[in-house]
Amino acid sequence: MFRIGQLAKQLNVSTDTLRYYEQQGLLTACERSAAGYRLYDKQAVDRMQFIIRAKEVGFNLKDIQELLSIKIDKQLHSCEEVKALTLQKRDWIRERIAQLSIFERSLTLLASQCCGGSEPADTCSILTALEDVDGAN
Amino acid sequence: MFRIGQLAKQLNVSTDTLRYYEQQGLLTACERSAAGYRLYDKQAVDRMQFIIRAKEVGFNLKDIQELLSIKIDKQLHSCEEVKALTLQKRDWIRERIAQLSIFERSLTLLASQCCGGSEPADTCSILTALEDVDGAN
DNA sequence: ATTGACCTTGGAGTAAACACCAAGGTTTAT
DNA sequence: ATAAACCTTGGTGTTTACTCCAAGGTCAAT
Repeated sequence: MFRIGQLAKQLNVSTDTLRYYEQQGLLTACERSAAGYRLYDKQAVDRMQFIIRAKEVGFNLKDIQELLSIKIDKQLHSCEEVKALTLQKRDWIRERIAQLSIFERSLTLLASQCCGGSEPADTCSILTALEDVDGAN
Repeated sequence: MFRIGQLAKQLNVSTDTLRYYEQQGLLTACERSAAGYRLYDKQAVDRMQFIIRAKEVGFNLKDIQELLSIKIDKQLHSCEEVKALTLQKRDWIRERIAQLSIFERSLTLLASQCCGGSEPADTCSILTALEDVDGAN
């Protein structure tokens, strides 16, 4: 069991962030000390790591809340619902990957055409091409 | 040449957004009418489409500003710099794709293990597995 | 027993990216 | 010529995800 400051340091987030997440229903301290201090266990670390990862790939807190709450409201959802939600999130991710891939290809193409030299970029092929990145995908 | 409202409708954004982007230096009307109305040309559409796409894949306005400004400040940058910036953005995108792929695989795996039936999700395999998505990647 | 590091709640402030007025000038259609 | 639809600037409000006080309680060490 550790206190909020220790958890924060371990996860490299602020204590304010942890309290904010509690307020948003994302991560509740499993216990309070006699003095009212929040006490966390190993599970909290896992959960926060999941939250941090989810955030990194573009989920917002509401999305994450939804993902996490699935396992709390078990009785309220059917397998069907849970599966649908999961697939929906997956499809959303796939779309984003597809869009990012387009950008990735465009940028790779641009970079490959550039000489990369130290001269002024007046006639840089990247800059020329950037004028219609839309056409380049 | 069209006015702000027409451009907005065409791009499915608000006129407020267009004025905001102008203020942020992302898209300036190429001309003003006698009455002071903003006038845009076809190039503005292209530029806005680029901005919208870039936003969709997760670039923020500052990123986009940077991408767009490259071609305006041509003299100030060397090909080297331009290429480095391009590659840096690309690598950032690649990282995001990699992270999203991990999530995509996790969710696909979860979905494939779920029966998808209409019964309460008490013992749903997704919910059980979600407890350590971290371990599942 | 008191200093310093830690914790509490509550509330205010911040940055991003707009959205939404208000008060007034402009165009277009009838 | 006058309503309806459009535009202008300037300003305030909103959401998200924190961040930063303030005022005070707690705990370990000296």
